[in-house]
Amino acid sequence: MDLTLAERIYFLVRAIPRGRVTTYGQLGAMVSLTDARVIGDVMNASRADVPWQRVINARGMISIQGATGARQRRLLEEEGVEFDASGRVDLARFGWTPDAEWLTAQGYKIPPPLVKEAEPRKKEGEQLSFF
DNA sequence: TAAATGACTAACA
DNA sequence: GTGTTAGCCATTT
Repeated sequence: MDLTLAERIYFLVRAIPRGRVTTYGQLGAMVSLTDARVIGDVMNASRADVPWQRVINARGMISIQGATGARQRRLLEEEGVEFDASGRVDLARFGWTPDAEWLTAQGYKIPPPLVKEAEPRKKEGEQLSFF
């Protein structure tokens, strides 16, 4: 087939705006993959015309070890993405998900929320404060 | 064909 | 907060 899995993933990655990031799991969900690791494989083989640096893991951290990981962080910082003291990106601020309508029109699936909503407190008496 | 490998993730301990 | 386990699947040996 001409439209390989990698091609479809590259298409999505190229759609990520400058200064924004998404996760392996997000991309995986969009192409109906249950294993985000495959996305990593594809990124590893990606070319220079793919903004692979905008793909990070679900914790907002860079998964790559060594020099390549350092390069990824530098590239992102040049785009305006901020890292905290522990080297994490706030996905609530920089995380990006394509427009749902656009996704379906392109034949992709709509992924679950990028940022997990606050888990309900286990204790009944505990209540979330609004401020 | 079978086994190993990974730029992952969620669930536990 | 950190470390370990199991599941996952395309690709490569």
